[in-house]
Amino acid sequence: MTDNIFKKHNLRITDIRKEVLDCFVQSDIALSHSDIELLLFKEYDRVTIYRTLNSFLEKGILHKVFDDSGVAKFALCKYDCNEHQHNDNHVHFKCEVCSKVICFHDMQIPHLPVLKGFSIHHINLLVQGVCPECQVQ
Amino acid sequence: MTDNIFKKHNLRITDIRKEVLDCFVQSDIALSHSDIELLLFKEYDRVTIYRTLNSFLEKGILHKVFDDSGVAKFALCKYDCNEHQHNDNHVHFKCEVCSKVICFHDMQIPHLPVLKGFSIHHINLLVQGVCPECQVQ
DNA sequence: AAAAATAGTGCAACACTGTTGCATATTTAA
DNA sequence: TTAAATATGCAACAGTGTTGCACTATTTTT
Ligand SMILES: [Zn+2]
Ligand SMILES: [Zn+2]
Ligand SMILES: [Zn+2]
Ligand SMILES: [Zn+2]
Repeated sequence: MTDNIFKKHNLRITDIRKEVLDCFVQSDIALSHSDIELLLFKEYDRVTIYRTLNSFLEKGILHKVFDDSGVAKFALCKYDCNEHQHNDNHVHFKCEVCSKVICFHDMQIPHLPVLKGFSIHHINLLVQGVCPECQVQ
Repeated sequence: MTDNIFKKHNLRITDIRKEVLDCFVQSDIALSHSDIELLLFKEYDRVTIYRTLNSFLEKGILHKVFDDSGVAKFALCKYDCNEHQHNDNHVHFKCEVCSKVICFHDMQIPHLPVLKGFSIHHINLLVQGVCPECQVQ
């Protein structure tokens, strides 16, 4: 039950939150606001969906993924993120055929040479290519 | 003179094109449409600026950089890109303080483990942190 | 159990990014 | 210098995302 997740993160349990979280739990790809809008059973105000996504983001339930489209997508945080810290330094993949974006939660981002004068806080790696389902045999 | 660049890429030499290209030549950071709008001397229609950026993109004069803001930024292509192929597989850095985005043209993107079933065409790597100018001493 | 405090939702409005269609203007080549 | 090709400006639009405010629902306090 997703209710525990809300309790853990100090969010009130509401219909839209349950529905939106279910979308992510049942999806293996990152979802945008408009994806969510299509997936929901009940109709909710656009703004409410945005606010739901933002509160999930803030609390560490979701993380944000940017692909080359400029539209924000979201995916579940796998490793205990919270409102103080996110730990989502994994690789993302975008299929150029079906446009699906997926998390490679377990693929480490390789080390980079140290940059003189720059401090590094976060690395974002997006791989673009063709996913197994879209491969031409 | 930037005119040769236009001739090389089969673009007519116009005022806006010269001005926009100058912005990039004189800038060491990636620029967005609205950055450009502020930098231009003459006033041009927003749409014309978009079209200028898109034609430069298409011809391989500029490449597109996406940071976590979702707004497209552009930067000069360094290694002879053209309308058939871009070769801009380098690392980008975004400073979390000043928000400037810069190209690390010569930093190679490290190799990733091969992914079963996925084919990789392009890798996009954005490093976020603090640039030398924004470091607190 | 009722009242007060807190948090969430819906609506209207807005700002910004980016695109398209079409008429007009400018370049370039003949 | 004219015709063809290309570029620009304007109007309109679609999509993404935010804010303010009134209203509603949920918790907490009394
Ligand atoms: Zn996270
Ligand atoms: Zn992810
Ligand atoms: Zn390029
Ligand atoms: Zn670059």
